[in-house]
Amino acid sequence: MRQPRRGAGRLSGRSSMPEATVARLPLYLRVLTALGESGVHTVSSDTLAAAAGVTSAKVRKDLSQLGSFGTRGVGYEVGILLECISAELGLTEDRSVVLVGVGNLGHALAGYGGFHARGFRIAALVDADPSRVGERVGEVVVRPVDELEAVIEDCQVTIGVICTPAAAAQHVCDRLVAAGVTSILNFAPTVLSVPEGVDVRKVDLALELQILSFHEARKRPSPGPPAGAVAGGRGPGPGATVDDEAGEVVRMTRRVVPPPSRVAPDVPLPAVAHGGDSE
Amino acid sequence: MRQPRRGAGRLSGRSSMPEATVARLPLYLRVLTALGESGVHTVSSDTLAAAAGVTSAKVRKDLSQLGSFGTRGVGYEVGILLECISAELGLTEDRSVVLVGVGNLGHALAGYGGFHARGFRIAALVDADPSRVGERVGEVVVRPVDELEAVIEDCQVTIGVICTPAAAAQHVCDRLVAAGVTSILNFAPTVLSVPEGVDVRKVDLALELQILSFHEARKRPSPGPPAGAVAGGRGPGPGATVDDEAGEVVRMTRRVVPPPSRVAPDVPLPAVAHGGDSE
DNA sequence: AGTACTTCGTGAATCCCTTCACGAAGTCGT
DNA sequence: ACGACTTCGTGAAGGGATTCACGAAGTACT
Repeated sequence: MRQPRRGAGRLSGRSSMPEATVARLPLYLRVLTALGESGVHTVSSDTLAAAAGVTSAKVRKDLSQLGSFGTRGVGYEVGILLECISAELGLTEDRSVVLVGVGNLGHALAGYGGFHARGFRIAALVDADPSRVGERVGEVVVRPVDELEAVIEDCQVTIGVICTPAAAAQHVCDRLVAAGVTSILNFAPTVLSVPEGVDVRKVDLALELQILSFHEARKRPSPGPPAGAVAGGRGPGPGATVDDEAGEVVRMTRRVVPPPSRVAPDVPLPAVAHGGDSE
Repeated sequence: MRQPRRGAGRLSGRSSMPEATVARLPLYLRVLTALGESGVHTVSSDTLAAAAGVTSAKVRKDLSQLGSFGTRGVGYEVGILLECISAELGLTEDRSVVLVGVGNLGHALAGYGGFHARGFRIAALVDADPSRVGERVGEVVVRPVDELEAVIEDCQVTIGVICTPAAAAQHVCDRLVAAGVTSILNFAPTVLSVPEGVDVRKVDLALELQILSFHEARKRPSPGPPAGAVAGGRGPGPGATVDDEAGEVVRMTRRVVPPPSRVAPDVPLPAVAHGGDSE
């Protein structure tokens, strides 16, 4: 970028911004905020990278996407970066959010200070369960789901957070979209269908744990029985049918393995190609 | 493919399994479980793809990684796939998990049935706050953090979930790792440093919302204040007032961050789904 | 001024993942 | 049995993102 230096040249990457970069900007924002509060005014890509857990090359490329400008030989000014990133992420204007489903997770989210601190205002909490309506969580009162559309209209809500059971998620999603919401954060363990133009991000807790499980399995190659068992010939265990329990249970030929008894300190672990050092 | 055919031999992709594929396996698992419960015995890659919100090509490539075997002209047998995927993810043996920090989010997670249903056993809930110790959440009782190491040892815990405030996360992480945990799911909004061989996945709620905010900003090009003052109004974070940096402060506090001696993680975000339901 | 050193910005190479396209292998209907 | 049809498996092409490497541009110090 050949910006003539500091004059706050167009700070929007406008046209294209790599999705991967977008995903890291909030991270930088958090780190920079902390640095700023510590009284730091300047930071190098190396330092920032270390604090954010990424490589310095990534940091530089990401920041260059912002049409950003550091000072060679010195680094970046924390204050300026904060402004640029905030602007790029659209955090300079408050955004109203509506949260549907105030169960355990919904409560946790509603009480999570991180949202408000970053310019997200919870316009309303909504729940279908009458017994939960009226309850006060934080500074907001739970409202009946009937008012969903009205709230979205009144507060100019464009982001919806779904914390309902999986079964209700799609229906809620449809209502949100119909009412004008164009971005959805889905915590329900189900895939949502939305019309084009609507963004959906999902957070699946069990899914994350399963990914970890995969890597665990790679580290400690099942000490138990040999593999021949599973998927032996074509004839799968006739009883392979899942015995359910509550909507979604996978438990099948579960075999509990005897205590691996390995607590050995060694185990160099083959540095799993996965995370290596920075991925 | 490297392997010639592999109808039933070792079903583990063994050597290499694309990280992207690993991230989708739990998704397929969920969909397949639902299908199985509906009495479906066979699915085509098209059907499975539609249900999982991905493309059929992806499904086929992913499943072929398992050394899997569908029947051409027919599809895959649900039961067999369930077995294969479960085995691949290491879900055929129970895994013990310890959850540290039983605040709002911790409560939500502890009560989340999805874990237990998939073979994850919460060996213990731990909290530093004495007032929370003894409380019963679900079937588990909150124990003092002092017992962390003992629990990990006794229950062969290899996965830890951190739901503490950001400030305590690194310390907890260190203790977990020292005690033998090799996989960590971090909900605290901070970057954890871990030694090589330990996997960390992070889930940052505010971060997800900020990514959505970015896309929102692209959809509705800031109707508010013109480009004049970049981020005048609300600052990015608390106390991050950047304006007061009256020009001197030449103190080059370059070395801001403490010894970044260890490796830092950077896991890919949880899956995303933009726009159309099926990409 | 000049030399040494730091750090940004960025093309180029590389790696990983996705998408495409098509042959192979099986089923179904007559 | 045989042809039409379906669907898997998989090279190969295409895109993105990460990493590498190095020139450019600034500071620090003598």
